[in-house]
Amino acid sequence: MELRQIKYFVKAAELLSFSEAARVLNIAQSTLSQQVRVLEDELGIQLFDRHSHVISLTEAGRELLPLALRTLHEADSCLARMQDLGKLATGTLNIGVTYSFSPILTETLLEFAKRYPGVRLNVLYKPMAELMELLSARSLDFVLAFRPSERIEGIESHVLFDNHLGVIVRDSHPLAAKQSVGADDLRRYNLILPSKGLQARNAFDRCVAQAGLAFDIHIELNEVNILLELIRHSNMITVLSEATIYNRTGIKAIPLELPGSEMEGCVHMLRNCYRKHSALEFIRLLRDSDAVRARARSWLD
Amino acid sequence: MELRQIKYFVKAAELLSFSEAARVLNIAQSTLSQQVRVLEDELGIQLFDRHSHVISLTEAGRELLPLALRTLHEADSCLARMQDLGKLATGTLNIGVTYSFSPILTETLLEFAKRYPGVRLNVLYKPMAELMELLSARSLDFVLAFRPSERIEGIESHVLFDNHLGVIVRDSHPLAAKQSVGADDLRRYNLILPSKGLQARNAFDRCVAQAGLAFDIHIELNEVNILLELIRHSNMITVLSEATIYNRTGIKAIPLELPGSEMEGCVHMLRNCYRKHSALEFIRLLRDSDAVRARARSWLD
DNA sequence: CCACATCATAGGTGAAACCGATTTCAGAAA
DNA sequence: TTTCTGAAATCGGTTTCACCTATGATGTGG
Repeated sequence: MELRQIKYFVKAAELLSFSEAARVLNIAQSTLSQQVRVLEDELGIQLFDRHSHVISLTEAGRELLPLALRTLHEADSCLARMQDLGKLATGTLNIGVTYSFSPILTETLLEFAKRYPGVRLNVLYKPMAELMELLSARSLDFVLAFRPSERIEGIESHVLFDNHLGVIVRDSHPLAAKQSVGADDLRRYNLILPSKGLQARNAFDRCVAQAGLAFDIHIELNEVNILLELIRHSNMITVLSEATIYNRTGIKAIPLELPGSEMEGCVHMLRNCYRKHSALEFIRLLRDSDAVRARARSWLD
Repeated sequence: MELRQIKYFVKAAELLSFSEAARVLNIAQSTLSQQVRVLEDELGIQLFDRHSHVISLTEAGRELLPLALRTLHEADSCLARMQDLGKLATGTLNIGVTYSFSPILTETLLEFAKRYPGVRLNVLYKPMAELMELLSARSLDFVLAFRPSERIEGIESHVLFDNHLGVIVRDSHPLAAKQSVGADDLRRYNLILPSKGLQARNAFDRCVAQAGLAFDIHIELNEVNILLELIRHSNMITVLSEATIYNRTGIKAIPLELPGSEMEGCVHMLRNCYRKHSALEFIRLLRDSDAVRARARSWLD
């Protein structure tokens, strides 16, 4: 029993004519006749009464018609759902984001939600390492994070934009007017840093170690928003990627004069793995967003 | 999209292995691989992530699986229902009966209902002419009635048993002891007859006319049960087919001495038309019933 | 009675479902 | 690193069968 045969049967049953049904279905009348016969043989029961001129449904045929229709509708809904998925009319998109990437994301998040209201968005804020675990376990479609210091097996990363570490201060801060900040400037103010393991902290530690320096850290905080609130209302300073304070008011980022402070904003995806249309479309939107466009490298097409 | 492909997909999705699924389905692994690919192409969306070693469902695949299962179940229910129909586990049987045939039927009716509780019985008591109309319109599966005087186009009749007209009287009636009744005896008692058009009346009128006789009819009644009640409680007499009073108490039928009083109890069916299994089975039971067996002619196998 | 429409049948053709063998690939073992 | 292994993809060849055209059978309307 195949859907094709069911389709043929239904059309013939509706029109009560093999010839007419064959015309509508764009097949030869003989083919329809045959296929109905095959179906009847398989079901072990006659579906049509044949009189040389007229056909009519047997009891079995009358019983089958609504059931056959239901079957076709079920099959149709399979097709429709799959096509919708392709057109982003439905589905779920699981996105992992590091805290520092968050402000870059929000703009695109809103835009995507507006354009594709059928797609459910599931955004997870976590430290990079955890996100990579989840990505490997296929719980996430992609991760937005800066490139980690060491490659992770099975994951491919595409650079969205270049960024660098910056010293974050409030607008009224003495350092706010400077073009760049050196290591000595940092020592003059209370330095409050993101917790160890967070990406900006990793990068900062790395380039400090590289330069053979050492800093005495008074406060560590694993929540960037709160950290920035502290910065905004005090003369304390911190070091984050410049992108992290995108769109924030009352604070500014000043380039840090240390080698190795470059960071690459990346999309991380599982290698050799099917990419959802919605995922690719989201990344396309992200790449075209104001936050990213200025320094985007094009790898996506 | 065909049910076969959906079956393949479902099995592969359940086992998460093309090789294993192919084994279970008794097809080659390459075939499964191909057919899944064909399905994906048609749906325009990938269903599996392929890594050389492992496959896993894409989002689309996960979405499709339950829908695909529903489709297969619908198809299954088509098959099951059709097979049940063949085995008389379900369906409807529409039977037309004339009033005079009714007592012959009841026994079989109960037996059939007991044996095939899944089959709905729809029994219609009507005059023969109306029943034949309904049969031609395919509203009835078969009609139980005596053979009509003239053949009806498109309907074939099979004799179940032979019968004859009888004079019906109550047990205590003066005629009750006689072996047969002639025309003169009829004149001596109040004759109450079924209405014109009913089969026994037709037969009676025919053989009376044939014999060149004439009767003065005092009462006509179109309801046999009420007619028989009158007979049972009075000295009135009537003429019906002998079979009509089968299983009735308090009255008896005495053969009528008139030529042409033979009647043939028949099953009437539409020619060149699919016969329901349930219909054939019902007729088989009827033929084997006590009421019919004694004088059955075998035409059914 | 004949033209016509309908369904069934027969024979031939091409697409595609299928198979076995081979290749490719990633991960495990050495 | 190389080798081995198991699973999926790919490749030709075969067979099946869905399909078509042509024809036959049959009942219908003019």
